[in-house]
Amino acid sequence: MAIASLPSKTGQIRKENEILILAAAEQEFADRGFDGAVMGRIAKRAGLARANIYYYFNSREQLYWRLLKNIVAKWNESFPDINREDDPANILGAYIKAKVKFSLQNPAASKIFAGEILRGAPIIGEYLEDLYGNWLRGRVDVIEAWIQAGKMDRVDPHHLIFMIWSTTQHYADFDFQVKAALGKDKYTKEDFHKITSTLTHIILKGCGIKPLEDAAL
Amino acid sequence: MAIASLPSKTGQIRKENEILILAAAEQEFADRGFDGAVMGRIAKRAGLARANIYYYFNSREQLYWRLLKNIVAKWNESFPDINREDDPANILGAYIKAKVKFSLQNPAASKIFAGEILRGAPIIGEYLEDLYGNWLRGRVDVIEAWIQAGKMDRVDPHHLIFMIWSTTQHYADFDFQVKAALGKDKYTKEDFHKITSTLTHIILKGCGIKPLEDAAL
DNA sequence: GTCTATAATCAGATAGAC
DNA sequence: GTCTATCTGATTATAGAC
Repeated sequence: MAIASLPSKTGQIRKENEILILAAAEQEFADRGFDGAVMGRIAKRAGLARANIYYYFNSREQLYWRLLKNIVAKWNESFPDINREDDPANILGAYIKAKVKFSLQNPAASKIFAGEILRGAPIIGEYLEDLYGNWLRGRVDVIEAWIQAGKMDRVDPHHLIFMIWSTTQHYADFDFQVKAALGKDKYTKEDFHKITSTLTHIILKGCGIKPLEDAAL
Repeated sequence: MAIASLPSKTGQIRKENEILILAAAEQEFADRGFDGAVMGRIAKRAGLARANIYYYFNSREQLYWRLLKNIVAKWNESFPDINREDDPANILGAYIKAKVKFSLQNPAASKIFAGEILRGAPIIGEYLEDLYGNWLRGRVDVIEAWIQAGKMDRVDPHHLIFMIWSTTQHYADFDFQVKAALGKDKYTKEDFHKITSTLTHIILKGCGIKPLEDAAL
């Protein structure tokens, strides 16, 4: 093998193997949950020896924790900030679309997060409360301002947000059930559009928000 | 101890202990998932010796399976049949209300089911496909008939049903997150009404269904 | 029906040679 | 950086006395 093809920078192997391991772990934790996931399968999926995983991560829990933080970070960067001058149809439509897209493109991430919350967030609990407290308060305030300004019906902002979360994440977390019901084994581009348009129609109209022209979608 | 106070009928002890064990197991499986649940804690919660659990159930998996079947049965009996002559507002409103009620009253059951689906339904898979196939087809047909009759907007029936499932079950499955966001440690009667009325408002209006008078709710 | 061993297995984590 | 061998602890399930 030519020297030129070898990783040249220090820590290159480390970086590459961490990525392999994280990808393998993401699948394993999504498929089995924290308690069902075993290091042996993670190693196998990553193509490394089991003991070697411990050269990169101190423990199974540390590996899980790293994944959870990555997921939350990825989530945050996917969903931009909003403010009260923005148009509700615009903002909520874009948010629904981004969430559906995230679910269909990152089902494993969504499942890991769902499993963690389902068990009462034993690992990520505090971290989340700090992080989401502000985020949520900001959005609730904007929605309340929209209501005050007569831009939409008087619906409880928290429950509206929960509705968007639950309906969009459902397509990742419960994809087994959804796919069984639809009689398909994976989502298509058409499914994405159908899901997005149905959710957007019902939620926006249900909140008394006038939709934008089709061009804006 | 007086003889009269002892269980008189054969199998009485068995019946009582099975109930104790199932209740304990329901909590344990809801809190920890199938892989995280351990027989030791189930026994402790039930107030029995660990080995004694095996006198009543052959294995952890059998116990889990019994619970899942109970949950599905309970679910079915909670939600009555519908047909195309019925009024959409009436039927969907009642269904949403019943689902929210079920979630708030039986969070453990909902969580066990959610955990099973999240993992790809490894245990209950086939059983479900048989059971839900017909159920779902029936509802989809009715909703399509309502659309044909001009009683509601042309929204995809499958996605409408998923929306009702996801939004209502969210309050059980992700109660940790919801309660943290709302700043409370349990749901009140007021929460129940707020949730039900918000979901009903958005979903019915979003589908272009005229609500009934308040008296009917 | 209950409960104290105990067998058998499995998986996390580490030691230490290469 | 990699990998074999090993230690340790936990847990399922059973045997068999009471």
